[in-house]
Amino acid sequence: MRADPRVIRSKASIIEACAALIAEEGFSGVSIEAVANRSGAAKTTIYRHWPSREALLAEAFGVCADAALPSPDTGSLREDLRVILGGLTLKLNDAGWCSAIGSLADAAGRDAELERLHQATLSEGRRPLTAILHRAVARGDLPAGLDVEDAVALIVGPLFYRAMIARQPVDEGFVARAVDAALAELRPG
Amino acid sequence: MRADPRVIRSKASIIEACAALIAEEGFSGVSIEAVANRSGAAKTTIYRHWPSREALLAEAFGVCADAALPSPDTGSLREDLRVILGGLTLKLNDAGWCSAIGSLADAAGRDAELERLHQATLSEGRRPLTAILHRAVARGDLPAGLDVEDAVALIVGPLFYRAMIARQPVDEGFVARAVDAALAELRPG
DNA sequence: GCGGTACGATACGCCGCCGTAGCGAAGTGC
DNA sequence: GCACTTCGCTACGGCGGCGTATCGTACCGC
Repeated sequence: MRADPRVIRSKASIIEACAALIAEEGFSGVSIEAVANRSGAAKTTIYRHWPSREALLAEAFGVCADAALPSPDTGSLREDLRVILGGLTLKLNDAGWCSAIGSLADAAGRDAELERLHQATLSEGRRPLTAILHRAVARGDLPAGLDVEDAVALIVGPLFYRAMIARQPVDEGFVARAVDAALAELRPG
Repeated sequence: MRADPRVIRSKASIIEACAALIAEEGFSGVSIEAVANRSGAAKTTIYRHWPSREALLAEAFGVCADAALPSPDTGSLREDLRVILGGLTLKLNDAGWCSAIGSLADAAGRDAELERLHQATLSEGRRPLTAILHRAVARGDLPAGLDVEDAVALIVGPLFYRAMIARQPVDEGFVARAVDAALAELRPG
């Protein structure tokens, strides 16, 4: 029944349990004891694999706060935006994802190491959107002088605000409005 | 030297200390012990005035997370937006304010009582903006069918995202861009 | 100066979590 | 079947926070 030892069989269950706890209790609400109970692993085993609570949390964070978004390249800025914001909406409507990202954003203000992790996660998540904006500029769909970083904030800000600050569900109508708004505000005239 | 007893002289210092701790450590990082140490009051005294940690935090929260924004009525939508978002920017660039709001937003996902407090704070803060939007609609500056709640998210979302999610300072240029974007996206055509 | 009140100080038992140590069980390769 | 590794279990001392109980004290109005 037991899996093959000599191979580390506890790590996966520990990370899985830790990720679930981050999603439920938030980044700063996770204790090693709770991870041990939930995973079935002994506390000793956790300390064998990770030097500290922070190291474990950082590794588990990637599981429940996966920042990967679709990377469309349809040739149409509107369509690209629709796809990418649709992907973001799926994550924003996932309470666990919001809890993980939100609690890390909060904790990042008080810990330089967490701030690095948080920024890395965010910039990873921004990449597909900056890519389609750069392509749109290259195509002439958007003005040449566009500040892409500002544009990203203008585009995704409303969605993040709705889900993580106002804490309301993000429905399709709002996403459509956000796409329209993005196009209206980024295009000249 | 001491102030007049028979009058409660400890409450103010306790609330002040608690508010400072919320700003520094976040909503869920405040212990009664820490409040006692910081305020100079005895733990006993705190429990005499508040039945629970939550009650104290809720009361102190208002001090460091004051949601009041300017309520301009200049007759010009652009100018009203400029004033109100300028006021919001001041708060968003205050690390203590962001810590208080952000940590409560995070904690609200796991506690119904905190969710109520958070929503109350937010709707209080939204009021001046919804007011100017309604006035703009009445003037004909904005289309009659405007969904004001959605519009609020579209307008303030980018600023909240910048400050509390991306955790970058909100400069004047970005605010100006947000005002332009809001006008471009809300106006027909 | 006598009750009454607001308060500080100390101490209590309880709990959850920390990080570590020591042990035995189970399965591996050789 | 022996050496080795992974792992679970139990127990440890220490810490910080919880909420309460018991004092002593300073200051008020009367």
